[in-house]
Amino acid sequence: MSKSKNILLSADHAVALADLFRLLGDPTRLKIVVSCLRTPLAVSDIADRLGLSVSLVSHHLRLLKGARLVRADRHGKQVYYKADDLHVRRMVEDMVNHIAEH
Amino acid sequence: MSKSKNILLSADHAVALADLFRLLGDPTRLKIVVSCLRTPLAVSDIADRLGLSVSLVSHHLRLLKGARLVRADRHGKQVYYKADDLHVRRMVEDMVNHIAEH
DNA sequence: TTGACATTTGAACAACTGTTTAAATGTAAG
DNA sequence: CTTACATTTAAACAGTTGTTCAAATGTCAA
Repeated sequence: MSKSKNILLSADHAVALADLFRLLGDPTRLKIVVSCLRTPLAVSDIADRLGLSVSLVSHHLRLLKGARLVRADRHGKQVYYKADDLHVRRMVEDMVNHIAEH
Repeated sequence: MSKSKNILLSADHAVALADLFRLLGDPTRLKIVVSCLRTPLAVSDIADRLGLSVSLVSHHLRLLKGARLVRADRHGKQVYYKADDLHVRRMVEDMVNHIAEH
């Protein structure tokens, strides 16, 4: 399934994939995704950890949720966000580790 | 080396990684990278295949080269570009395959 | 209901980005 | 040196994007 001789990228796929990349292409948004990669975190927790305004974090989370990169779960007043599925988690982790290895 | 309990992303790493993602986050640029993923291609060949102007392709290639995502090799009048290293190739192929699997 | 806390939303603005057009540079052959 | 072809570069423009601030919505407890 990953041994095709020629990688072809239809126009739709190119746009869809680029959308994913573009969302992870902002440092703030990338940090937000990474921060809730393993553990679900409330919006204000993410904001505190990263030193960002709650509003800004919420704005970014909306975009990430729209692309199904993160998932929201409400518990009382707080909304917990976490990386949507195993695949997203592995993909981002792989890239982070790659950068870390220099 | 990839089993750390907590994924931490320093500010520098976040920016560096986001730079990579952002470059792949444009559909045109992504198609350019994919088109020379396996076989080195001349600028005008890429432009022809993708139906883009040579100038536009050259602009994007400059950015991609700056981030070491592609490498340039001159043969006479033509400059051949290809994905820089195995890692870039695998990373993009993985993502492309992921999208293809829906 | 009121009040306090958490999150979302909208408008506005500066900064950035992809694309086009035209001109310049590089390269090899006649 | 010219000529022709391939690529690069620069300036300029429209469209997009990240951020801030203020207001609105949602949620629960008293």
